[in-house]
Amino acid sequence: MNYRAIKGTKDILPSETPRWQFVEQTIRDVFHRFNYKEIRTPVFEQTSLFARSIGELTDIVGKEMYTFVDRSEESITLRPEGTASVMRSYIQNNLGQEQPLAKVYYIGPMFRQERPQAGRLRQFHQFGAEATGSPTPETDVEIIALALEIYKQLGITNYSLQINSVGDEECRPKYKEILKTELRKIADKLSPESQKRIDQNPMRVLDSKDENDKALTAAMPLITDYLNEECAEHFERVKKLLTEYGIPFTVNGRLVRGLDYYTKTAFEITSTELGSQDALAGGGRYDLLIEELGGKKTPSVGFAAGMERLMMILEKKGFAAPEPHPMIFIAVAEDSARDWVLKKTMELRSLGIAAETDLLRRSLKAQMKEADRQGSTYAIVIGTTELEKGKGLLKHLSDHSQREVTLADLHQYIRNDGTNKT
RNA sequence: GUGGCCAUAGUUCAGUUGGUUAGAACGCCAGGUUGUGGCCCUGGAGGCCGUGGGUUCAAGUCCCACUGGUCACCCCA
Repeated sequence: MNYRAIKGTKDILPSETPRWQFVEQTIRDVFHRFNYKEIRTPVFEQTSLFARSIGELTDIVGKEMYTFVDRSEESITLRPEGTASVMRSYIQNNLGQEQPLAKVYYIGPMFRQERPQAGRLRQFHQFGAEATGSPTPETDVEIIALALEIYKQLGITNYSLQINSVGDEECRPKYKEILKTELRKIADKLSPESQKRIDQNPMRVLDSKDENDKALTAAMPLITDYLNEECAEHFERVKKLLTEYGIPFTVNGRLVRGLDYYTKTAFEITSTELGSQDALAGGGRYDLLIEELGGKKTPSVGFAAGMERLMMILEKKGFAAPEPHPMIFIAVAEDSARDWVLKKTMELRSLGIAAETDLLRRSLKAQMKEADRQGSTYAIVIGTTELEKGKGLLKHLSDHSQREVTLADLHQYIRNDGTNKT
């Protein structure tokens, strides 16, 4: 039996982890700058948490969740997204009681059983933020700016921002009825998928990629034309602030997110650098979700972004992350010096110096080659001569220079000299 | 769930109209006067040619199925 990683899952190998770590660190730095604090929730929850928040009729809940019954007969689901868990935690831990506005972020694996393809895995990673407790449009814009700042910090510029307002519990139902009426008139001409959605989720029909559907619905009324005063004002303010911040965007009145909980602002960041799965991030406001989950009605905004898609772009750009390297490689010239070298290596490591030595009992030549391959800054060869004299030649591998050093003080010669970066 | 493409060393790929012991490059290992890396030279290890059937005197090569990968639909991050 040759074991393989489960379909749609991937190992992130040692050659790739430096890039992941660098990107994760950049993401955290930006979140911290915006004063968002990390929250870590379990990767699985009661199935109904997701069903209720994301929506029973969505594809995610309907056909993509990893759901199983555990040994105590409880239905468990591996989280397909982050917001539901965070909101559950917000309610459970009364985070709203500690401060009026809770700003949190998360980063971690999510699970959806879809057919894998470029930019889509079954276990993938998302980072995201939620600002809970604020109804203001300035909070929406902070969330959008936050997401964009991360891409900016990573040197990603080739993206576009689309925004929409999907209305609230007052104006959206009214609009939906109007839209349904219009759609029914041409129902028989629409694609089968769209026909199904007319009653369940008519707004999704307008977001269909089917060219024929697009043409047929081109003149349909848009939600943005039916917003009530509050939603319209909110939307105007969001657009005004984005403009003032110098953030380019386009309004897409057909943008509907695949999760049911959004109200008012919805947005999506896409990139042409990606394959057909071109969404880098998406999010919006969800003022009704917390109440829906049994908490006190609390307005909230957030976004989620895909790590793998971000990594795809960086890889394409030839982005190189700094990799850790040994500071010094201590080579063993003769077996008689081996124990001293091993002990010295450990000693240097305790002093905070990245030190490496030979564990394979290889030839000196092979050890030097290894030191070079590891990108070690220094190398020193230790044999009986060196141990007798208490001195050795410390070699700088990139400029070939050597200097005689006292072995007892080895750490002092390398501590503040050179660098362990590439 | 549906469809297209692909499947040969660790990796990227060659393998002629089916025809002897399946190749290259890179990587890996070992040497190049016995204590010093990168470049160069020499040598070496490493493939039931994804699996199972079939056609044929003969299959890596042709046919079928399966498995896996990949891309797209769908959906989304």
